Amino acid sequence: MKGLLWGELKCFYMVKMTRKKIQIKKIDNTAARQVTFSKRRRGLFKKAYELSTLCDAEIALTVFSATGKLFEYSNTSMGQVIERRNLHPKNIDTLHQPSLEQQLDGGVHAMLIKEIAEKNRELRHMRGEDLQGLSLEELKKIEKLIEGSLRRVVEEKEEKSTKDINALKTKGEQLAEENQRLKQQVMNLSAAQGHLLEPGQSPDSLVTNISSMSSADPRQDNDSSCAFLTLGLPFPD
Amino acid sequence: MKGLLWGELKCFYMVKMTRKKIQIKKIDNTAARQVTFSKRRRGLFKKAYELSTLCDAEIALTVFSATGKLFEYSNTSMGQVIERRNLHPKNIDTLHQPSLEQQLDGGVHAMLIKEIAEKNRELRHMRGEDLQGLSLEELKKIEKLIEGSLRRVVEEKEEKSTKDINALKTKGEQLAEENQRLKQQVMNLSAAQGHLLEPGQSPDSLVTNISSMSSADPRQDNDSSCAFLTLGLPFPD
DNA sequence: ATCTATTAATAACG
DNA sequence: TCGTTATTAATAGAT
Repeated sequence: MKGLLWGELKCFYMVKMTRKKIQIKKIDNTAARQVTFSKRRRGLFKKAYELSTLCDAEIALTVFSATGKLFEYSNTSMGQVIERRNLHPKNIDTLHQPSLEQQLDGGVHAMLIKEIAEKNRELRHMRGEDLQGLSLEELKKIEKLIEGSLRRVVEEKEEKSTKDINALKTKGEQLAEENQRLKQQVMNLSAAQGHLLEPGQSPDSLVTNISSMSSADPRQDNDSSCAFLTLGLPFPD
Repeated sequence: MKGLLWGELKCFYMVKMTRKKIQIKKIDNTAARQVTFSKRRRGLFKKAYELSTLCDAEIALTVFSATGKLFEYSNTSMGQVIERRNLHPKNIDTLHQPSLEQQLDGGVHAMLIKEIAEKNRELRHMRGEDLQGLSLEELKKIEKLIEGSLRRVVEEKEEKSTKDINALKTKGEQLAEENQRLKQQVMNLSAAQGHLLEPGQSPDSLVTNISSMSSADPRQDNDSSCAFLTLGLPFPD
């Protein structure tokens, strides 16, 4: 008898019919499938993180969405886990042998070349080229894609523009301040040494080169934007 | 009002205090850690399976226990997923280590891979992705490019749309004309043979099947099938 | 995105 | 490892 606390007694009443159990089968509805993918992917990554933390395991998890987007998680390093996996007795023959075969066949080359061709085709479409053979539906799809691109680029541009302007303003203010200070110094020194400024020469020209040293540019973080980095891991309780 | 069914009302009563929430921290007790590892590993693999099945995703999951035991899951093939992962933009420039492959035919490989990386970069920009590091000028340039793309695609779309519609109209007119001619033929034949139409029966019902036999249209391209479907007309044989 | 009823996972124990 | 069950966590369906 460890102790007691308040638990629950279940009774029945009428409620709206909503959520229910699902079959583990490919989801037909595309939108629903994408929503589920997002939700479950997060769940899976969280579980992976928890397992690695709780049990001190080394985990590598790679997920390609149906649309080809890559998401990955590893508590250590992807490359490290893959390396370790390749060295494992279980895989040392299975994985390396196909790799050798592929080299001899030129299989890898073929794959790379195919990939390049594919990228080129996609790129031409995104540039609005080679559209002749496409159906109306395909054209509409591409239009939507490009509209999305344009929206994102414009958004980013506006943001960057604001940031640049603000940075320049800040810098300008700093320079103005410093100029004031330096002018004061020059005046003080001139006065102390009994020197007079030449007619037509302002103190500004004396400090112009010095002031440009005080650049305080906040270096931007060059985020590699790996999917798993943006998931908000680790998960605090 | 979607529907109603019996749900649960939660009330309270006294129960033994047992199970509780845990912190995500390395489990100290070795035995407990191993038990948890087993259970959660199963759970994780199940989740991975469900995600891959429900959402048509390609997944590779590699787990090393603290004791060095290897467990893995992939809905396709481990090697395939790793290969695909290495070709991905996020990893192609960073992780591809000079392994056996590159030593044998390094030059060509490296070139192809570099080319793919370049294409990917361009493609991402055209999709409005990975814009973080770009300058304002670069962003403006990309915006102009995409605007051009969009203009061309919309142009092509409008053109195609007009063409499709005209083709359908023409088709429809031809069919209507032919129907008229055939109706006339039927009436003539009926009159010549002394037959009378039943009351309430229009000539159309008599010619519906016949009309499809005499379609003498040599230009049976892909567009024409479209026309029949859309107009709800019978297919020519 | 946010909300919740329901289902699923699992911690603690035997 | 397997079974049980109270509890917590994940998530399907809806908004």
